[in-house]
Amino acid sequence: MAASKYWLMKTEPTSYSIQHLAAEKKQTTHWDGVRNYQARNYMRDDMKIGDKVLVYHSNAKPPAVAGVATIVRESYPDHTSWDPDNKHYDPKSTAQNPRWFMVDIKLEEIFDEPIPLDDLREIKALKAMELLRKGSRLSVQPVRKPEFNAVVTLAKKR
DNA sequence: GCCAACGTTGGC
DNA sequence: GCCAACGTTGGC
Repeated sequence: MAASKYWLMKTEPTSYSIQHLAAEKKQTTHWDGVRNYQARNYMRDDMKIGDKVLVYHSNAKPPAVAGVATIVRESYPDHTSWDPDNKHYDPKSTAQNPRWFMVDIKLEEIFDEPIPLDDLREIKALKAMELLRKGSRLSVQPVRKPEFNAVVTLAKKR
């Protein structure tokens, strides 16, 4: 995948929402817990400081894009992966040989109203968006620039 | 709670 | 390397 400047990252708001991010010191957090190789590779290999991220609330009512964040630290090992007490513990990952990586993101804006998945489906410019593909489960995915712009524009209209 | 659509694991 | 069984994601 060529260098993308735009991404979408999913989170379940019951465990970590964009409001949690807003409440963080410096409105920054490390995006730990990703345990999918493709998603990891995007974070580890392609995310650069300054890239923009759509923050998506999955398993929400309704599922929706909640706002925008930006990458403030490029990939480094996800230390939760070698913590046996962590929910996302992976015995095959160690500090010496980490298998999972994460980035730091900083809140840029919370949309006045989240943009529901159903609304996104009606936008022509988003027809090919990964998020809208049937069976799409990837929790970290690249977004094309026109797609990113279409989502942000839609948020402004409300 | 259901279940389709994945991704991962492990026996062979 | 195949593929069945299992686990997970996430919309509905």
